[in-house]
Amino acid sequence: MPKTIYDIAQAAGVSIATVSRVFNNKGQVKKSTRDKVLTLADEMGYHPQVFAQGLARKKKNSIMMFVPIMSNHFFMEILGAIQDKLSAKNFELNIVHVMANGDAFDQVEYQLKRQWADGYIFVSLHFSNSQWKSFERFDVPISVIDDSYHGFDSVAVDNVEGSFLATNYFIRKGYTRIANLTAAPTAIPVKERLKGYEKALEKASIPLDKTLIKRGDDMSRDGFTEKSGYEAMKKILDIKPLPEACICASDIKAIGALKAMEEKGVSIPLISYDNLTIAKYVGLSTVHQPMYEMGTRATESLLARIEKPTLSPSKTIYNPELIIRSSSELMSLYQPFK
Amino acid sequence: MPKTIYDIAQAAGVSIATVSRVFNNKGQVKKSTRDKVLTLADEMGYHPQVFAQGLARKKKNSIMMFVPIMSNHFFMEILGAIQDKLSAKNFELNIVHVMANGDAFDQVEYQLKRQWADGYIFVSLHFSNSQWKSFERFDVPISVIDDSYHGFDSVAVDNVEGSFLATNYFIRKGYTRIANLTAAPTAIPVKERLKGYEKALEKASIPLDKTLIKRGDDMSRDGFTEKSGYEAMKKILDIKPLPEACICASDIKAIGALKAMEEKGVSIPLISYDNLTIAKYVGLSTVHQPMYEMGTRATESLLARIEKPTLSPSKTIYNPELIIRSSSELMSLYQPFK
DNA sequence: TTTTTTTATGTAATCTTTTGCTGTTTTTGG
DNA sequence: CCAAAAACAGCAAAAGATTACATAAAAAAA
Repeated sequence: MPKTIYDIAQAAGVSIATVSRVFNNKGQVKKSTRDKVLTLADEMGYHPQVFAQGLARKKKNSIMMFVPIMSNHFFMEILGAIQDKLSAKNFELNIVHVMANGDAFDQVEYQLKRQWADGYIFVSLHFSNSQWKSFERFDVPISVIDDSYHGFDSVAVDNVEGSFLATNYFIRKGYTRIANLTAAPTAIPVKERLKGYEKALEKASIPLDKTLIKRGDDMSRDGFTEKSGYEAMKKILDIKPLPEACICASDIKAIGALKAMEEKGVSIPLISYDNLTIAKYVGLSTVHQPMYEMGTRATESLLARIEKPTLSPSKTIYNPELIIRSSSELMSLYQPFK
Repeated sequence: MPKTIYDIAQAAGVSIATVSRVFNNKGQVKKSTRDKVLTLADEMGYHPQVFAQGLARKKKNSIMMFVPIMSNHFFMEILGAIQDKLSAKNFELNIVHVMANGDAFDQVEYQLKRQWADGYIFVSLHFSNSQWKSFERFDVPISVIDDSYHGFDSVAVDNVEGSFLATNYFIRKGYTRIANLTAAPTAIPVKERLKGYEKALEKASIPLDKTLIKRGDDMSRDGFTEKSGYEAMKKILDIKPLPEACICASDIKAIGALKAMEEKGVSIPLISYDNLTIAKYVGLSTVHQPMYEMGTRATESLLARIEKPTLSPSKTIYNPELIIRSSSELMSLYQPFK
């Protein structure tokens, strides 16, 4: 039998308005009354119900986050950042796992309609321009991470640049035959990373050799799997003569790729992407994305917009950072912890 | 200007009761009326508001999860499991990060008072018996993971057994001087794992040598850090003669321990605990806990109790599994992917 | 002491839905 | 064709808060 504001009001011999004022620190309440209400509430275990408050105030103090994948480190970092910011501001976080089956658009739209939250964060969700546009009609604060749309606040990392950095690192070492172990060509980050690779080659006047670009057959998770990395690297190792170096679309794929190299007893310098925790332990040279910062920034702009909805949308682009460990160096395998 | 049930009712020329019935598939509504309402609602972008529904129905279709640490794999797996089960049943998930600063008890109690959810899942949160008991007064469905209390449904893994398995593995190899790299002695899982170690020694009639039990100085996160693993292993390597083998309280700590061994150029067989993703890549022998299953089970029993609050509390204990990779074998370091 | 101002509290409308009850239609069966 | 049953839809009372407005009491100013 949960207590309501009426129970407390009755017990304290005051009206519900007074009880409400006490809990909201609003208006004037005599100290003695206030104390009585608070004591009673504590004894009876009362606190205003969120759902009733949400309805009456038209404000829920809750934000909702959409993510397509929960089991990766990229998401974890962002989640941590969002949580940290949110709990400092006394907001609750609702996580919705957008399932691969079923239309992502529909799932998101459904939640927006229901008005669960005061604001929404989209993580790694990619929509067409017209789809993004249609979210505008809900007229609700939205921040997007890892994609962008001019109508909403967005935070992303420059994928072209990241891949450019990696490729360029090899070019400066004098390599010209640089393989590219890539993923699903339909995925936006994949396209961008491919572009960075091409750009670096072009800048160095190295002709693009499409036979050096390989992907695995496993296309689950847009090809971001260990298995597909393994498959792709096998194809790369069949190229004759062997490429001098290789850039790779993700750390996870790189793990598979390393395995393939080990099996063949060959090793070519490799740089991957993401800088997951594993990367450090395996000694993977990789492109780091400031995920925690991205999460923080996205949450900040969301909260700011909740306060002041007229702010004009901001677009933040972070620069990736190349982290050199052992995997990019010659004969470097099997030296973890460097 | 979000639409309400009144707008739709007016537009369709019916009462709000009818609109409500349409959306709830409850009571009788003529097909033509139903279609009209649905079409109009779709056009006008209407859907019942969760907060108003929650209030009217006294049911929120939402569960809340409390976690002390978000950035580890243990949590991730469980989160994934909970999400999968929940979205199948159309429940929303709310995650509350219980902060280390401030009293965990207070933070949880606060949320329970506010009645955010229909049910609550506690992950890796340890309370005294009287504290657990005091949660009972909210009379709300609760499932606890990684701890247990007789009043609530609980799912845990047998920590004593896990540590016993690991220790026993070494004993059967003929080792008698087995070191124990442990963590904060106040933490419950740590105590239990210590007990399993002692139990295995006792069973084999090996006298307990307390000088073989070491912990690091870094006690953040209850000592479950790479740093504290590194520190503790340094102490172990100072023991003369060197222990023959070592069991370790977590994979994370083991990573630090491996580093310490590498620095000294020594290697003793090691088994750790958790089976995080990294374990596989680094070749760590470790004790696996079926986290996904635990998450699933906890969610199932929670949902069952929401349906039928009178069910008597269940306590599920999973058995851990020893996974042997290379780190437990002699001269085994630096052979990843095995 | 009277008037004015400030403080303290209550009344009642509001937020958006759900749902029990009631009354009217429509359908069914004899 | 009529009575009984079933289908359909509306009214109004919840659900548990917040808050604008009004008013009574207390404090300050005159």
